[in-house]
Amino acid sequence: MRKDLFGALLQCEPLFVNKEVMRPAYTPDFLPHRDAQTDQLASILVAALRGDTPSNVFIYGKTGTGKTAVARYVGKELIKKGEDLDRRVHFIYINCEVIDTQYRVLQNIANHFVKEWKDRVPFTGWPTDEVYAKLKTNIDAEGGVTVIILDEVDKLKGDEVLYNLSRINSDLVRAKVSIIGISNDLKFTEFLDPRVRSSLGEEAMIFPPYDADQLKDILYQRAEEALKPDVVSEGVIPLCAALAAQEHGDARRALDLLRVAAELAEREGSPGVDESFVRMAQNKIEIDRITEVVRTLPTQSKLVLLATLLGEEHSDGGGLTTGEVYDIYKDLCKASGVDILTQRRITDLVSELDMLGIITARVISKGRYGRTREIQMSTPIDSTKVVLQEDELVAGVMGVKPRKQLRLI
DNA sequence: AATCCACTGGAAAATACGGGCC
DNA sequence: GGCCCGTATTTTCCAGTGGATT
Repeated sequence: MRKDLFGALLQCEPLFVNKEVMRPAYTPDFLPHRDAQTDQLASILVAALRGDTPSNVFIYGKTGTGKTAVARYVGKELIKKGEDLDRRVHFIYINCEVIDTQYRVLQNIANHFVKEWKDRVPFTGWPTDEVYAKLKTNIDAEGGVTVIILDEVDKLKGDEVLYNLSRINSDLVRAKVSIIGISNDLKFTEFLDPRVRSSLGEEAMIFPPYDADQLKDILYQRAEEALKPDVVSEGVIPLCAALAAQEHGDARRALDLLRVAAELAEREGSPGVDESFVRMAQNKIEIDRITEVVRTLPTQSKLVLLATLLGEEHSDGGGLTTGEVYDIYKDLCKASGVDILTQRRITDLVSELDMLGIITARVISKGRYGRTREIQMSTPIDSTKVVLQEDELVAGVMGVKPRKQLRLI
């Protein structure tokens, strides 16, 4: 019987002062290398402080380029200034990945202005147009200018909300609304209704990825706030920055690396973070990602993945062709009693897995012997296997040996 | 230069799924 | 429970395709 389970763990010297600072949700007060974007957005939104309607803005940029941080920061400052000047300025942030239906978006905005519980719009039960009407009366009763940020707009199901929100101003008497859409998909607007596109895209901003030096600055700044002084060795931050810069300059990625590295160091009771922990962190993040992706894969895709995995294990290196994977897949299906999908469909599943980065599939031509894809695992076989094992059905056929096909090559 | 393999990937048709309604 | 309708997935069909081989 261990008496002091947590005691020993608490004895370890913590490396963090404030872990929150390293989390993706944190909005810092200072955004290095984003002055231009901050200024631009602010210059669009000042209109709100003068009581005018600011233009709607569309913000593009890859993940981890500071879109959300800049928008939230400018919003925070806007409210602050609004209070100083005694102007009614509201700022609503909605992440459309979490709140992804028309009803819930409207409900959220409507409830932002409600103080009493009894006046709130319920989660369900109201017709959507009634929520919209309620939203309008609420906003109008409050007056002033409301800035609504829709983060990850591309995740929104259907574009009705966007259409409704973009023309809400014409239905309002006292209040004004402006919308900021944030997306990491540059082609997102192409699929939108032209009317929505033109009204939403009055102003467009593009956030370029950070380069390694800029990432370094960001990391130094955050590390200073989040970690105890002098716990990070010299090369650690440049290494994190360099690794993240390879992955299209994603700041979130860089911060994750540093945070996980520090967490690992802390857990091991190490007095500081050195480069080996960064390597470990990179490994851990990669495995966590694969685990997450593989776990949520549909059964058929798991079988295709397993087929590739087994094929690779039993072949003498080199890539497998689509035909070979399909043969193994068919055996697996028979062994587990799952319907066999057509080869055409498997082609698509293979490209899906390729997109997710679990396998690599490239089209090659074997000349006379046809054109096919060369399929390879791009993840460590063992850890992938462990995750696949979690699925009972898949685990059942794990031991199936791929029949050696008589193929003359 | 012509052939021809073993697929790819587009398109249409068929089927399955889900939610609203009576 | 049954019906309808719109959407999503899967199958069927088929016209390419790159390049080693002839």
